[in-house]
Amino acid sequence: MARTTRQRAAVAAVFDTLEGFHSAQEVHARLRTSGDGVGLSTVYRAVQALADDGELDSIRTDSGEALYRRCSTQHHHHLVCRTCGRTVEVAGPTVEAWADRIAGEHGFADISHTLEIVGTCADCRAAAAAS
Amino acid sequence: MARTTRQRAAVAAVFDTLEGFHSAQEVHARLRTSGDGVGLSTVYRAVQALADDGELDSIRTDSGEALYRRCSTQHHHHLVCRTCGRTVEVAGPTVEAWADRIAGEHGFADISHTLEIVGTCADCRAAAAAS
DNA sequence: GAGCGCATGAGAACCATTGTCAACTCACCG
DNA sequence: CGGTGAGTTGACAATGGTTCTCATGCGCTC
Repeated sequence: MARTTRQRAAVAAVFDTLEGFHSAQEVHARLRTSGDGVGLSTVYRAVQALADDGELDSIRTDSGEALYRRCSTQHHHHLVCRTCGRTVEVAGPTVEAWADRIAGEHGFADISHTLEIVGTCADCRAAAAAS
Repeated sequence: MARTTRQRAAVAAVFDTLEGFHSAQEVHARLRTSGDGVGLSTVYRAVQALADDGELDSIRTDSGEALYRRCSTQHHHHLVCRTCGRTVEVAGPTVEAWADRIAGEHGFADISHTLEIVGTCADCRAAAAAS
């Protein structure tokens, strides 16, 4: 199993050249545009296979879309403004350590986690106050 | 806007009697069973309106389903086994404090956050090792 | 009580994702 | 190097949660 085919390599290559999170749909569109035709089903399968192998991390958007990113990129979390959508990336060594500890206490291993903080940024609070 | 109708009250009532996270579909089924017929569209609208008003928190399942819960219930996070799906609820005062601090540093207020820890539980590791 | 609008709900539309299945292709064997 | 078979592919259909549409209904205000 896990044969190395042109399509699978193409999908993996996309994540090598791209930073951050990307959807399966986006990968598919990107491959189509770049001339490497890869079927949509295949992109989904490849992406899931990569995620199973631990080469990709996955999260879900608020709209229910699945996003993937190369695992090795340094870990960070998102601080999102609920009004204007502005996003700040924050590192959280405290949280990493806490998650590992909690997971260990419950007998869990091979931990990964996702954390999103949602709030209202200073600008939007000012704008709201002015109205 | 935000009129007080029977349907909206019914949806809100469901979350008063239920602990934890529940999907819109589940709320709809529950209302249907209990005799209060409320349209699916209306459940979605009510749930979103409640979320907008800050009365409900929402997260997404791995399968893309949206889950909601009453905000006031004590805050906790989920530790999920990626193999068998077993879920442990964990409290995280450390994380709460950290999130508040980080958000404050970036000028964000009215913070809420979601945190999911995914790993492999002891049982599933043992099962995997046996195979 | 009358009238204005927002709210409702049945069904259709939407869209990301998953399933299907015949054709294909890679890896290995001889 | 050609054959062989099992894993892969991809066009298309199906699924399922969510959103949209629009005619009808009901809460509110006057």
